[in-house]
Order: sequence, then C-alpha cells, then structure tokens
Amino acid sequence: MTNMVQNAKDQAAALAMAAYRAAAEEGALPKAEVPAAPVEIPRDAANGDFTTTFALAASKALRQPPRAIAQALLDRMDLEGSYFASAEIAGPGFLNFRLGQRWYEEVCAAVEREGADYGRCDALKGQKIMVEFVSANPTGPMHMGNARGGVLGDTLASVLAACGAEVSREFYVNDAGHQIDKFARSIYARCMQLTYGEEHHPFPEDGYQGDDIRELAQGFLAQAGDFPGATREEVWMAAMADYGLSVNLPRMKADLQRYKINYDTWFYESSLHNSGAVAETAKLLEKAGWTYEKDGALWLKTAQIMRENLLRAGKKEKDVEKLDLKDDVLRRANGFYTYFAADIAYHRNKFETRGFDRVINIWGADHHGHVARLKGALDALGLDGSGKLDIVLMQLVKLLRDGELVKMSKRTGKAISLSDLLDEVPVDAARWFFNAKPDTQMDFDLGLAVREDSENPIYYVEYAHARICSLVEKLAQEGLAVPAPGAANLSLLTAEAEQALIKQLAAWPDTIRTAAKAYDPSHVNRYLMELAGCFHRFYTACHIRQEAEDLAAARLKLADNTRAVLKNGLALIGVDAPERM
RNA sequence: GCGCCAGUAGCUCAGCUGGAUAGAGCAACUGCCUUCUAAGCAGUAGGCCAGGGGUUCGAGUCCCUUCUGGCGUGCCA
Repeated sequence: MTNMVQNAKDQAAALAMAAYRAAAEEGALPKAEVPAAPVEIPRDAANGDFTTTFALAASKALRQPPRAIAQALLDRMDLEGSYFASAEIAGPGFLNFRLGQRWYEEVCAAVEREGADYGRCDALKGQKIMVEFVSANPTGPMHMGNARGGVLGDTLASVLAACGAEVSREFYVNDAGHQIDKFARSIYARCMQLTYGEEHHPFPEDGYQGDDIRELAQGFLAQAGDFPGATREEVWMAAMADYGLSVNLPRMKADLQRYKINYDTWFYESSLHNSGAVAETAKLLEKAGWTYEKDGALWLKTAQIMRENLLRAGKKEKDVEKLDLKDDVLRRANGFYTYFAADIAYHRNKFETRGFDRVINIWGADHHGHVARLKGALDALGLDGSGKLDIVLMQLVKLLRDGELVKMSKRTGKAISLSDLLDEVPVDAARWFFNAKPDTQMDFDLGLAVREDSENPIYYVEYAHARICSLVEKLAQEGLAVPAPGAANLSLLTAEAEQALIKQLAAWPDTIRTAAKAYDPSHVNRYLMELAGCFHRFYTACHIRQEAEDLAAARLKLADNTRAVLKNGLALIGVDAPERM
C-alpha cells in the first residue's frame, strides 16, 4: 500500500506550505488565501526530482514576482528529516527538490516488504464494481472487436481490483430476440436443405450464411431423429436455437479461456424475459409517466429525458435542438419487447437486484448512439445511470497482414475470428497489443505480432524479466544469494542508473491508480516498457559479479525487486513472465 | 446535415489537474560481446504538435473555427 511518489509529493507540498506560513507570519510575504502547493515530477531530471509551481501559481494572489516568492519560501525551508537532500529555485520560479538517499532506501524496502501486493492500493475499497465486456452475439464466432474488448475489460477489471474494488466480470448472453430467431431460422433452413436438397428449400435472405450454421444443422439432425416429421416449424426452431447455443456457448467459453479470460457470471437475456423483469421494468417506466403508446407500440420518452440531461449538463438550448433527439420503442406492436427494453431491465438488475455501486460496460464505438439513451432510461427509473454507469467505447480494429488490409480469413473465407487469431498469434502477444487506449482506432498487423524480434515490444519487457531470473540463478550458483529482507545495505545504491531504476519502481502504485481512474489499462504497458528500459540500462552500467560484496548484494537486491514488479505488472495484464528466453 | 472519437518524428504511440529546451519504441545510420542472456546498451538523424484565431505570466494540453479520417444517426442486437 506504500506509494513513495505520493509520500514525496505530499511532503514537498507540506514543506512549501509551511514555509509560506512562516514567511507570511514574519511579514516577508502577504497573508492571503493561496491554493495548496501543486507538486509535479519535472520531465527533465536536471530540474530536480520533484517541483512545485506554488510561487508561479500564487504570484497573482500575493502580488509578488514568482522568483521572489520562491526565494522567501526557500529561506524558510527546513529539509532536515525529510526525503529531500536539497531544494533550489529555477526558471521563472519553480522550486525544485532533489531526493536524498533515505527515499530511495524506503522505496526498495516497500517493494521488498509488500512483494506481490506492491502497487496495490485501497482507493476503491468497499466499492462493488461490475465490468461487463465482450458479450458477443452467441449466433456465431467472436471477431476482432471482441478480441480487443476482451483484453480491455479483463485488464480493467484487474486494475480496479488492484485498487481495492470488489470486481465482478460478466458476459451478457443475448439469447433472446431477433438475432436468435434469425439464428434458428437459418439452422432450420439448412436442416430442410440437407433433408430435401438445396433447391427445394430457400435460405432466408437475411439468414446467417456461414459454414458454422451448416455444421450446426448437421449436428442437430444427427441427434434430432425424426426431422421434420409432423412437428411444426416453430417448435423445431426453439429446439434449434437451444441446440445452437448449447454448441456455441461452450465454444465461446473455451476461446475466452484460451485467451485467459474467466468470467464470474454469464448472465442470460432470456432470464429477464422469463422472470417478467422486462415487463416489470416497462411497467415501472409507464407508471412514472415516461411512456406513451403510438401505432400500437409502447414508446419511451427518451428524447425528453436526454434533452433534460443535456440542459442540466450546461448544453445550450439551440444545440440540443439540432440533435433532433428521438424516442425509442420499448414494446413493439406485436407485443415483443425490444433489445433496448431488455437492456434497461438488465441494468436495473445490476444496480437494484445485485447492488453494484458502479457498472462499467465495454462497448464497440458503433454502439455509442445508445449510451445516452440507456443512461437516461436508468435516470428515469431513479437509478442514476448518468452517475453510476460508465460506458467505455473502444474504436474498432483494422486487421492487417504485413501492411495489407485483411478482410477475410483465407482458410474459412469469413471474418477472422478470435480463435483464428489465437491460432496465428501467441496469446500474450495479442493480450499485450490489445491492451491499448480504448478511444484510438488501431491497426492490428498479424505479420508484426508474431515476429519474435525487437519490433514486438512485449519481448523487451519479457527479456528484462528473464534476464533477471538468469542473473539471480547464476549468481546463486557462485555463492551470492539474494539478500534476506532488510539484510542489504541499500544506501550504497547511488549510481544514476540505480536511482533511475528505483524511481521507476516507486512509480508503480501511481500507474495502477491512473489506469483505474482513466479506465485505461494501457498505462501498465507503457510503465513496464519504461521499467524494462531502466533495468536494461542498470544492467549495462552496474555490474554485480566483480563488485565488493556489500555493493554486489545491494544491486542484486535491486534486480530482484525489479523482477517482482515486472512480474506484478505482467500478471496484471495477463501476460506470463518467462524465466528464460 | 447533426452527433461521438481521433489527428504529435517515416511507422506505432507517450505527454499527469495548463509549466522549464515536445519524449519513447520501431524503422535508418554509427559504435559496443574472451567477463552476470547483444531479444541488450550508447550515439546520430528525424517536428510550423493538421491549419487559423482566442484565453494568460505560460497552450501539444483550455475555448472558437476550418480541414482530414473512423463510427453513428432502426419498432437491429
């Protein structure tokens, strides 16, 4: 739970504020309401390890030039007993702090003490959070978008858990509605064709064309016995939908497991229809006056709800007019509920029935039109969708092979599926790659991802881990074991490469927090690249073997600490840390 | 038309709530292995941060606007 970066920032801020109060007390600076001193990490280490822009920010309120303020603070600053060895004024009025040896030692001690827990925090302790992701249509194989969403959701869940949240991973199975009808009709048509010949039974125009449907039809016939017999089409269709799902769902689970994704719950849309939750939710909206009937259908006043939300958020009336907001159907004239109605019921279940404090959905960017309406519908139910439901939209993936756009799999002639992808690319490479910032469009180059060379960044990180493992092993054989906790004299670690490495170790807890806060776990990837870089530079600059025993021990300890953090980080994004390469 | 997301080195991207001379990896070029893994390290080169206005001590970051690309604007899910 230790965060030495935060500790240093807090201390620098406290030192600056104490100095200001002293200066104000003495009359060297005017007394005024000043904001707390902001502390940052300068881009260039030549400008110190930490810096505060207090003097720049307070210049206006104190009506003094920034450098004069900074000087007054510096004259009254007591660094004795702090993490800092020195402070100085630079540029237009920055107050730059330089870390002392004690801080570096405490970082190493924290990594050592906390081990696999190092980097975790309790910022989200007590929060029950659901991450719902992939939720691919069970009528066919998963595609590249699911590959991206799978990694994003799974890793985000891990990151939130590392911040202390009680996280649940969920897959929403769309086993009801039009798609399933279409699915069943497609299987039925293939069954008829297999039984009576293709020319005697037309395939539905909007049916699923893929070979997987033919396979399902064959499988169904093999176990159905007396098809079609005297039994009516509708009855067969239900059986076919069941059969199709009974084959497809385990396949999806297996593919996801291969991708190292395991869900806590698989939630079935059909359960909401069967339990009457959808009808009940529609009734609640009706009672609250948010619905009306038109053309035989039941409509939700989505336009009004969204309009009010936007105006409350500060949007201008004329801009909202331009949006041309429309209402949505909840129940069709034929009596069936829409997907939207089921989705509202589903989210009501998440919040009301299961009591999640926060719900995060990973959606493809092509669904962004539904974000505001779903949130609005929940607001209408008094469930604060605007506040508690977060939807992460990820841009779609363009698949390339050696720079050329790939539309179809050569083998199957269909869109590349998740399992096709995993046949071609190592799981860890795919996981690393897809763990990217959600809102950028990305190209996935199959040729590039399989290449086992430096062009693939994952090897840079894995190599650092393997290198340390090998180093530790080799030195142990020569009689130099990793020192026991507390045994190494860490004050000997004063070289530039050593301190840079320790600073990077110290940054791990903030990385997790930032990733969790921004819903962007790719911060972890970037952190690990930098950590690996710091290690490789340390490895080159600071040898262990020929050094004096105590220095060698301290460096070995540092290497071992680095190994632990690399492992923690890779584990967080679901990538193995190889011991040799 | 309207809306959402994006535009930073040849490519992939960083850039924390506005801060100091805009960074990293890859690709290119030059060096470094009889000594802990060269899948590494060191260095060189590469930029009107898409264009234009504005806000202020200070803008890649905030506001306005134009351009370019992706996506959306269903009684589909």
